[in-house]
Formats: sequence, structure tokens, C-alpha cells
Amino acid sequence: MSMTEPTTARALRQRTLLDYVLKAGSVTSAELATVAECSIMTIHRDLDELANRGLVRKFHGGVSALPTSVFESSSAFRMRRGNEAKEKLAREAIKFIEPGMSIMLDDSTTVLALARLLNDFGPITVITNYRPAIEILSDCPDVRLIILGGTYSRTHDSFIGVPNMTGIENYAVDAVFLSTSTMHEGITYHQEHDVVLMKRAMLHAGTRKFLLMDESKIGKTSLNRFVPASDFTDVVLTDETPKEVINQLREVTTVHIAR
Amino acid sequence: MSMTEPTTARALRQRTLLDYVLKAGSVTSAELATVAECSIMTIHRDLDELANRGLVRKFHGGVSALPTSVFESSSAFRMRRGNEAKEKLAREAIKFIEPGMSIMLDDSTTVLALARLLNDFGPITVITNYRPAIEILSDCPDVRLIILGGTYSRTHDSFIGVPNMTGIENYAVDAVFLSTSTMHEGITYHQEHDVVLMKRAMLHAGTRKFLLMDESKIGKTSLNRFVPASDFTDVVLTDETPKEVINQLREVTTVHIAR
DNA sequence: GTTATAAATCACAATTATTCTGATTATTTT
DNA sequence: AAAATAATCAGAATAATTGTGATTTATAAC
Repeated sequence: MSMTEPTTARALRQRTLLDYVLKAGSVTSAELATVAECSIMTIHRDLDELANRGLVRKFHGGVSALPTSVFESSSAFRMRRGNEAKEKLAREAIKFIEPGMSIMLDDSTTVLALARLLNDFGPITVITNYRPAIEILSDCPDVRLIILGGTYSRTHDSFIGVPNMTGIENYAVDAVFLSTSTMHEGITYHQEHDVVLMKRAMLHAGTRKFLLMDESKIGKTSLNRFVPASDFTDVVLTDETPKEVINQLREVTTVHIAR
Repeated sequence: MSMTEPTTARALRQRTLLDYVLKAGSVTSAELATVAECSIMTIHRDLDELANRGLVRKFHGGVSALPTSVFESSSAFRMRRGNEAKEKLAREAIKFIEPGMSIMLDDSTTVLALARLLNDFGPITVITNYRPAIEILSDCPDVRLIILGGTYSRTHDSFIGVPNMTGIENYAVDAVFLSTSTMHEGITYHQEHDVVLMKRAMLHAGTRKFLLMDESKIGKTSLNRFVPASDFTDVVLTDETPKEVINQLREVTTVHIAR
């Protein structure tokens, strides 16, 4: 169903290894070789890749999981989480986009699913600061692509700038599509302060402001307060979002349910 | 010698085809099949790729070369021209960079060769608007990478913005490394106006301003005047540059010869 | 408009190149 | 010195490229 989930033998094994390391916290290579039913050599190669992507930490004797906060905000990790939900959200969100419009996308995997749907969509202007989105959209001749500059963040794989350094103030788009790390009692949160500033600036640039959020974000907080949900004109949720959350959000904004 | 030249069978054949189309101007697919000694189907697939990269134009019945000016300023074309010279220039230019410095690179293949040398160079801040440079430098942990935003240009594979839209005014770097399309009688030129504005803004941002130029650029003009060579504090040339050009440049700036 | 014809695309099978894996050997770390 | 990791390499698995023939599309003639 989900085309974004790689299903090669190696990707599958690496997922197994990652889950195992996450649960166990710290494991030896030999133990992983037993789990994955392959040679230690292969384990080492897989772990090198995972370590390179910043998902685990290798040390002499084995491998360990990273602190949760760092881990969960890393692009590579978010990339493989709940893709079905993200695709549902994207399919719902694209209903509000029409050829000729200008839109802004933040540096989230949720919104990346939306970018994938824009191929052959028609003429459209897309503004973003997310590198993977550039990769996808630079191949679409119909898409006028504008990049928000800034300092490259390896954990987010995007360009982050303090307001006034990126040129973002010069743009006004028809719709801006954002994601959030977590939401609790109608307030959205994110791990990092710089990202919050960037997202706030993006929010400001849109006429219509969409929040795309799957149920996994709900009921938690992160270090930095982003904005109250009422700052969004529209919120797109999955159909597995708790009823009480939906009702609460309906009081302050327009809610759309993706099925 | 040059690792940037691909040597797979397909790449080699496409180069042959491109050269043939360039020389002939307009050819049928059947004729190309004879030249490359392969099926017409393969020719079509190759031409689709070349057309996608903006190097040729397909039409029902065959394929034709693009107008020279558009063609020569396209990133993909420049990518495969005179790499040895560019690498020489880059090796000379890097002598003026030291760990801890901040530098700016424009969207030229010449300067890309310089970016490749920055791996394991030490801590350094690099500002650029060139996508291939991002690809290379995003993998270097020691490099703090800052992107200048703007509208994505498929022909240049970079982000172009009018001054004041990119945030470039906020930066001041130790050295800026630029390239030029052509040079004639001490004046540099470029095909496109937007690019000229972008390069001028970059020039303004550097304390020391380097022009990297191989001999193929000399003695021609392009549509838009960029700046006089005297606007650069330093010019790096290949050792095959005509003596009279070198002497002429020495009168207005510091000249370095790459061997 | 319609049709004839060449050209281009599509779908599939065969081939070719590339990547991946695990046994072995060498090197590093503690 | 012992264990762990990295390097090397041949065979296996995987992916890519290619050509054939059928199908669709575009051009030109009627």
C-alpha cells in the first residue's frame, strides 16, 4: 500500500535491528547476528549505516540507542514512522490545493508525502526549506520551486534560519502546510527553538494555514512551545485521532478528517 | 584522472550521441542507431534522458541541438567540460583557505571542484546557492553549510534570487569564489541577467574576492556584462592562459597561476 | 475528416552490470 | 593476548540495461 516503505531484504533487516536496539538499549553485534540470522560482518555493515544516519551509536563491543529526544527529532527516524498515516493526511490535504496556487511546505516527513503527490499536478509554486522536498520537486517541470535558505541542519536535513536571514518575509502564499512534533491541550510543541522560529515565520506567510498531524503526536509535549492550534485556519487529522481531541480542536479551528 | 567523468557504457554512448547531435544540428533516431551501433529503442531512451537534462530537443522524427547560448549555460553541459583545468584551479584556490574561515561559492562547476576538496579539510563555513555543492558538503560534518535561497533554476541547478530575497545581505565572508561564463578585454560576462545580479551580490559579501577562470572563457563575450576583473582582489588562472591576458590582468588585480 | 505510414512508446524476456553477503585474513582496541 | 572490528574477495542475489515485437500516437496525404 505504502510505496515509501522500502522492502528490500537489507532495509527490512535494518529495521529489525533498529527496533531491537531501541528496545534493548544496548546490544552486542553477535546477539544481533543471531536475531537477524546473518553473519556478524553484515551486522557491522548495517550498523555502520544506521550510525551514519544518526540512529544508533556504535562503540567497541556493540551498539546502543541514542537519547530519545535527539533520536525522535532526527529526519531519518521520522522518515520511517507511520507512513500510511502521513499518506492519508497528504491525500486529504491536496484537496485544498489547485493548479496555479502557491504553497509553502515545512521540513517534515508528513508534508513530504504531500510533495510526492504534486508530480503531474499542474502548475504550482512551492516554497520550502526541506532538502528531500527539493530532490523530489526539482524533477517536476510544472513546479516553480523556491528555496528558503539558512544553515543546513543535518538532524532535520533542512535549512534553518533566524527570521530576516532567509528572505521568508518576502513571500506570501495561498496555503502553508506545517507539521508539529507534539500537541498537548491545544498547544503544539517542537524540540528545537530554531525550528520553532522558522515554523512561526512560515505560518505567518500563509493565507490559509494547515496543520497536518497524525494521532501519534497527541498528548505529549516537547521542550519548546510552538503555537496554539487556533493559530491554524485548518487542521487535518487521521481518523484514529481520539474523539475528545477532535471536538476540542473543532472549537478553535476547522477540522478535516483523513480516511 | 578525473573521478567526475562517468565511464559506464551508457554514459559513454550518450556522450557520443550528444557530440553527434551537436555537430549535425538535427538527426533522425535511425541515423543515431547506426552511429552508436544499438537499437532504436535504446536511442530513444538515451535521448529522453538528454532531453530531460535540457541538452537536446526531441521532436517527432528526430532530435535537434539547442541554441548554443542556452546550451552552454546549462549545468549538465558545463559539468563535463574541462574538468582537469577546473581541478587545477581548485587545488590552487584552496591554498588561500584555512580552517575556521567562512567562504562563499557560486553555482559553477569550477567552484564545485573546490567544494570536493573541502572534505576533511577542517572546520569551515560554506555559503552557497548551488545544489550539487549541497549534496557534497552536507556529508562533511566539519562544514557548517549555509544555503542562499531563491527560485530553483533547472538549467543552472541552483537557487537564484533577486537581491533582498535571499538573505545574502546578512552575510560577510572571508573569501568568495566565483566563476564567469566569458571574459573579454578585462570585463566578465554571463548569459543571464538574474545570475549576474546574484553573482554581484555574492561578490559584495566577500572580503577577498577570487575569480576562478580557465582559458576556455577568454576572448568571448556573453549577453550580460558582469563586472570588470578589477572588482576581484584575486584571479586564479590556468597555466595555458595567454601571456598577454595574464599581463593585462596583473595591472588591475593579483594573479595566481594554477599548474 | 479519414486513412496510410512512419515514428514513438509500451510490455516483456534476456542479458548484463552492480550490489550484497559471508568465509577468510589482517588490523585495531582494550 | 584476546576479542572485536575492518579489509578483501569470490560467489550469489539483485537491479539495471537492452532488444524484440505489439500497440499507440503523430504526421502527412488524400
